Amino acid sequence: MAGLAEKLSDRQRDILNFIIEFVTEEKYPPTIREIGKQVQISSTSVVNYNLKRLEEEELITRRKEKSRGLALNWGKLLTEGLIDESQLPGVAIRIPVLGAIAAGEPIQVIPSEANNADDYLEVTEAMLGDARNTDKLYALRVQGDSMIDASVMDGDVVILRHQERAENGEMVAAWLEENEETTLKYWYADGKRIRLQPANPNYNPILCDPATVHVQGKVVGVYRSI
Amino acid sequence: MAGLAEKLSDRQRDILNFIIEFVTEEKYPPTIREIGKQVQISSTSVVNYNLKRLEEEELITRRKEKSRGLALNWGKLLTEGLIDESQLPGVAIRIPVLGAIAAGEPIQVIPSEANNADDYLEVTEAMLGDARNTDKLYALRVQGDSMIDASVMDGDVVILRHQERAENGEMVAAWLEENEETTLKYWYADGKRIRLQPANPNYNPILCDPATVHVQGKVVGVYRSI
DNA sequence: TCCAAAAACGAACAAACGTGCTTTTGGGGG
DNA sequence: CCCCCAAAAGCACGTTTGTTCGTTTTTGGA
Repeated sequence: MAGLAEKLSDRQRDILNFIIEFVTEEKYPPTIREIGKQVQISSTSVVNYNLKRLEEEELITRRKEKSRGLALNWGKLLTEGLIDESQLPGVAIRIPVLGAIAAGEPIQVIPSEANNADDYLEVTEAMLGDARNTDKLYALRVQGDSMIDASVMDGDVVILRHQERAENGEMVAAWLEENEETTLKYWYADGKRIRLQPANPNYNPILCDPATVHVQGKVVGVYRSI
Repeated sequence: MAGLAEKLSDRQRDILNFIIEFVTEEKYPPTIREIGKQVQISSTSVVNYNLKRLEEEELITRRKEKSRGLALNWGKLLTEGLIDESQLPGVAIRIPVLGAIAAGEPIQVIPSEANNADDYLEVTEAMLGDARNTDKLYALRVQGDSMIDASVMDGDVVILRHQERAENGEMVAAWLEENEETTLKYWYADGKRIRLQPANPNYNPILCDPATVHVQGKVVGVYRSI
């Protein structure tokens, strides 16, 4: 394999980049003339000529006599190193909204039984710093203002990754037996006690017995739709 | 609200379904004649007529005199129950992150010059209840804890739709001349004064002269990545 | 330097495509 | 019954857009 990137002329690379940009921006492919205008080619036939080359390299697909009848071959563009992952059209991840999270109630749902949820939150991979283990992700709608200390409001949706243990510094959703409430706090194991630190520094941390704190999951993100 | 689904004629529903199917399949929108052929409409003007209706309902967007210049408003299709989540394309929309929003500084960037942003926030159309005017969307990173009264923290990303006037009850990002700061508040025009109401009821509203308040945009969403 | 292939060019053509105009159809209300 | 009007239909016009062709320029190797 001769490295396709070097085989392309500057113009062909320009054309390719413009098509990529145009498609991600406008949601449909450009016309020959729109390409020509951007890449400083006065003649439509020259654009057509280079598109034919790109088609021979199977970087694009064309449909005869159809306006805007061209499509990018994202897979090959990626394997040939002509684009990187960040340029790929973002893929949506569907996170099941398993229920609500309220002050006075534990989270009752079991994430592993997340099959027949009727409510989903669609996010993108880019929104999750770490796109692994997406099958362990679930979301909960916040009810009430009891988590205002974490700047989480009534109606917010919290995205969680299911796990039962937490590392120091992770933000977790935890059920506190003593207070009989679910809370969102930063987790610190200070010696024999667990320190739960609110995100808002104006509030005081809670110290409690590890046996009475039940981690429901790690908080990955919070979304508020206005 | 009269339930938009009933307001549509059978033909309009057919057209809509075909566009959805076509876009999902071909990755670009159909032409008027391609629609007509499928929906058994001999006249292009009838298709055009119904497309105009669909545009009035803000279910689609059209670009004048551009071939295949139509786009679906997935967000509204979803909220109106015309499609379900499974039909949503796994495609993300990219919102340019134009800069930061901090207490002591006005927002300096002009959304219309949002071309060469190097930072993007990828979201899904489902996250925006109303996916119109996606080109007017932009995002800002929050610096500092000055907006804690709106439960917006340092590091949060605020998604905005550019507009210079606000309706009562809308949450806006506004520059206050008197205080020399940008703030996120609910907008109420009470007589001759503007009342800016914090989202957190524990804080007090601000009353100010309309001439000294500059709306930067309507807040559409807030995302916090942990 | 010369030559042939590749690339670029300009113009013209034809198909595709959006738009506007006029006419017809089909109820619903006065 | 007539009138009104949304909806549909057919058609034609002008623009957009893809294609083709003859020619010129550039490129690279003999």
